[in-house]
Amino acid sequence: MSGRRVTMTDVARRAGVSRTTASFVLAGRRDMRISGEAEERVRRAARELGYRPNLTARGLRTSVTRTIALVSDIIATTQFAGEVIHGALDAAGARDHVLLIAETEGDPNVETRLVEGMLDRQVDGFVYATMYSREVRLPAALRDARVVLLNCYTEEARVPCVLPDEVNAGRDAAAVVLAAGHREGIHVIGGRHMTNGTPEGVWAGLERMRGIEEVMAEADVRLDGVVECDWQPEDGHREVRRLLAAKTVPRALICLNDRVSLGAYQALQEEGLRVPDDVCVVSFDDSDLATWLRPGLTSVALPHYRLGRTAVEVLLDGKPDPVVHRIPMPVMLRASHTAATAPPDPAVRPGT
Amino acid sequence: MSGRRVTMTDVARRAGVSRTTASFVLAGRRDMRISGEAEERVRRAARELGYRPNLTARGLRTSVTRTIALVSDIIATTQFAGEVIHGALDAAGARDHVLLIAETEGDPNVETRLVEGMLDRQVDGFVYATMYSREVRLPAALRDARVVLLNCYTEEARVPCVLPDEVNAGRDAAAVVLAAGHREGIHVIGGRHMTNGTPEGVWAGLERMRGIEEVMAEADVRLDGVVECDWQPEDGHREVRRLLAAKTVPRALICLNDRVSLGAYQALQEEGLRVPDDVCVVSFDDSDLATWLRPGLTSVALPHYRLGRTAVEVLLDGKPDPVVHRIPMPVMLRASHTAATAPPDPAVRPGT
DNA sequence: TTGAAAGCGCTAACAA
DNA sequence: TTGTTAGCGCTTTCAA
Repeated sequence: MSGRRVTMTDVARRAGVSRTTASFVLAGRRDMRISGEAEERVRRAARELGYRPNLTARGLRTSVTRTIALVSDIIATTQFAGEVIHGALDAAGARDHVLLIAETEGDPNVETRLVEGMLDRQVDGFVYATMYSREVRLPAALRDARVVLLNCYTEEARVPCVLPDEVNAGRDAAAVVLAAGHREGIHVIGGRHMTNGTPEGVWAGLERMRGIEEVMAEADVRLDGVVECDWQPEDGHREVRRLLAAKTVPRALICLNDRVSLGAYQALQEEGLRVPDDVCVVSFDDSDLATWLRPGLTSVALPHYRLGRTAVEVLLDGKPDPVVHRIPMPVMLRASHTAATAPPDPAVRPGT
Repeated sequence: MSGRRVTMTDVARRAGVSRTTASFVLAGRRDMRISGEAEERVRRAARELGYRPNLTARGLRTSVTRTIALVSDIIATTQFAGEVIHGALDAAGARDHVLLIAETEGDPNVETRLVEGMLDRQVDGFVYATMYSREVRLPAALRDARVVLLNCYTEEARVPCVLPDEVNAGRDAAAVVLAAGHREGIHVIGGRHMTNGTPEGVWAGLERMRGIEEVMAEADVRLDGVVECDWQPEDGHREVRRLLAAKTVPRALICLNDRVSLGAYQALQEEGLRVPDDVCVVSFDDSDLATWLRPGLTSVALPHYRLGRTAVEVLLDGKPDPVVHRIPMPVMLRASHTAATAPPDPAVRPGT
């Protein structure tokens, strides 16, 4: 029906000029001087014909495809994915680029296969992302490619990376608890995630805890306990129950993510304890859960959207300036930390 | 460093044959008979040089790129995205294709721009997806393209679509309630989602309710009430509170999604009612929430992964047979519906 | 100011 | 059985 696409040759013919001339005006190059009249004819012809350049052909010629790849280990499960992709898409779209997605499932063979597939398609660059912040080894196939690391980092090479600012997130969470007036009975649930699977802890946990402990030390406040456990609802539930069973009634709980907080809510509720009147709860991630819980959960947000967007910006705008970009994690104040109207004491965190 | 990619010319030269011969053996074409010896030389050369075909060049020549596009209205927010993309990725990868993602945000202009961008890159086909099941108008730019609809449908053209089997989901949910022994005090929360924003209801609501009502009628059981409201936690909470305030203590709640169920749990808990002992709860979607709630929530799953995978399979394998593919929604039995061990009475739904 | 022509890496019709 | 050749649609050098 609509038949074959109109090519530049069609446009040139209709405008009565050579393909060269058409190419120059359509590319908007002003260096080779073309008569205003010819230019106008070409533009009109292109418009009338509905001409659109074939980017495959252009890519073959120039080896730029205006296509970038987002390869990540696991994309599914968590809501991480959605907003990261959203941010990446927005940044790519704003620069007239398009985004290829791939998921390696943590398998190096799959990874190699996928990366080579993208290379075969001449992508202009890669965002290499992980679901959970951690150190990575860059796959060999990516050695000579433009790459930005998202939510991970590497020591092997000087490749730019984009990470959430977890230390300050920890500082802010602690500051919220202090600003709510607590100086004792403060417990941390989740800790560094030092469990069987991750005996050294996970990066987010280590960083958040560092921030928390810094602020506590500065305020001369002692944590009453740090429970190391997995970060699922059942873990939060179990550990808080255990706390309560030991007659240790906490005044404030810093939970290392919203799922842990959910478990904590459940355990507190079972004992007839009320948030925030009896126990103050502060959390991390600011997932949907934080708004769904009753009362609303105060949580330091993982800035998924900005992470995705920034990674693509760094990739495409290519400012090599800072090698690691730390994206601030905004604290979302809701009702679970008591002093809902009081912002965290700015004096506690002078660094911002 | 590694310099330019090795091309087929390099391979041919090293194997001492023409580019044609190299092309034929590398493409695995056996119709033009090539000596086993030449073939072997070409293969060796390709292997030794680490040859990989440039898919951009091939695409220009053959106009097949082994690249498909997933364009959807909103990708972020819900966990829908993650699993759908995951399924699509798996199916595409298994067929050695790669996936381009785009998000229109419901804006037709954005949509046109994005679709044309993909067309300019010569994608082989489109999966056109929506976050919530509904009817759509296919954008004009997609008229001449290979398209599969995902989670939506259109009356205008005979384009294949992939949809969750919501009617049977409704049937199964109702069957679970009946199998748990309830014949009265059954309330539905959420209904057809007939609210200000969507006065006619939403597709999922209409279909689920049809299934529910069919089964109830067949069993000669009367629903005690259907509450029409939005499907957020606060709505479930408010409506169940209202129910309880009216001294209508329900025996069973069918909530139209897991978020509504969360709100219901909260309201029941506030009144000291226990799930499932006092009230049986059955839900839809089977999101993470369903596993996180205590007790675990019995929920009819939206088969996100299979939806995504099937859409790509239909697109790539191109069986035109059924125009609409209904993907079954498995019921995930947990603790909230009481008779945890009893599967829904198969006699109730003979159609499977 | 414009056009001819080469070539990006690949496929495929045709000739040898 | 293999090689020559002509493109796919575009950019860009060079000559006119």
